[in-house]
Amino acid sequence: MTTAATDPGEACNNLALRRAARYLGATYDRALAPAGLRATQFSILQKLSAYGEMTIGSLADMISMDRTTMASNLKPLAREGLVTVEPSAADRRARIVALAPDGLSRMKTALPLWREMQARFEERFGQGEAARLRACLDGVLDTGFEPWAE
Amino acid sequence: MTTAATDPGEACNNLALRRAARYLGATYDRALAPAGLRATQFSILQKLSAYGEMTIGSLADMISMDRTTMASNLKPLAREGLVTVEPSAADRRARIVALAPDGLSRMKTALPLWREMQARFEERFGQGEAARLRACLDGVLDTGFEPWAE
DNA sequence: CGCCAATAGGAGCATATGCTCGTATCGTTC
DNA sequence: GAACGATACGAGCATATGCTCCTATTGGCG
Repeated sequence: MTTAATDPGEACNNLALRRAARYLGATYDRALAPAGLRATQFSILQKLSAYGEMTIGSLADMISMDRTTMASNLKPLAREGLVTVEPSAADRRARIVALAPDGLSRMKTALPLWREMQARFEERFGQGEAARLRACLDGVLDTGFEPWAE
Repeated sequence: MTTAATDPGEACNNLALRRAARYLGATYDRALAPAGLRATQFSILQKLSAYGEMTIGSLADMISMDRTTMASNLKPLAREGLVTVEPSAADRRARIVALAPDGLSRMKTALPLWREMQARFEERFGQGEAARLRACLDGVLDTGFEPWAE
């Protein structure tokens, strides 16, 4: 036998989360691949579509991503003409991210793929279970550790 | 008001998972920083400590990580002398990863930090809730999508 | 024995993630 | 209006993640 029964690392909350995130991330990536989008890219376009243009920082906060990470994630999208990143007229420090026409149509192409992936996941995992899991995960963000502070 | 109430993206299982993983990952990283380890690096050393030496692929499977990702994650650890990566005598295709003495002591340094982080998380999130969350996340891995297959 | 599918991995690429440090700007305060 | 702290970023760095294509090796099969 292995020493699995005595492995305390099995109880690591972070490892459990990362494993599941890698797994589901790859699954969603694959589901969205026909539209030429990664799951994260879809999230970005979807948020821009739902909330309209905003600064890089606001967009980053919206999906709990670091500002600098969002900035580099926007580069491939801007290169493909799916989003525009323009200096703000009102505040010249800020750069405003907006969904370009191609980005909107790309998002609309990906939307049914996303919906089908959601449905497939919830079919296997349980619709109520999935909703509870999402609520639970949102609760993790409210534990108040604020790892980004100082 | 925003259009938040009509944002279907709020129900994205993958986004919920990634957000929480980024958040908790940063929190665990910070907790382990005094030991000079990232959370993922700690997981690797911990698994090697619990299960002994193994191939790169086996180690990758153990934490649901891609083989090539594990290979590159091992490089900084090998550079610091925390692990050794040596060709297998039995199978010259395989490379065996083993915990070096420095790696064991580093892991033992990080262990109380990890335990304290676990305790702090479970204090705020709820011990039973955390256990249920981990079980739920393990369940995600059993949905059978196998995103790595062709 | 020779061939071949399967296995284990490396190289190179692209994106993802987030840090530190530095820059530009803004708003307030004296 | 000059100084200063806060805000919004960018650049450069390092690690994380995983893909495709490639090589080396193994084990089985005719």
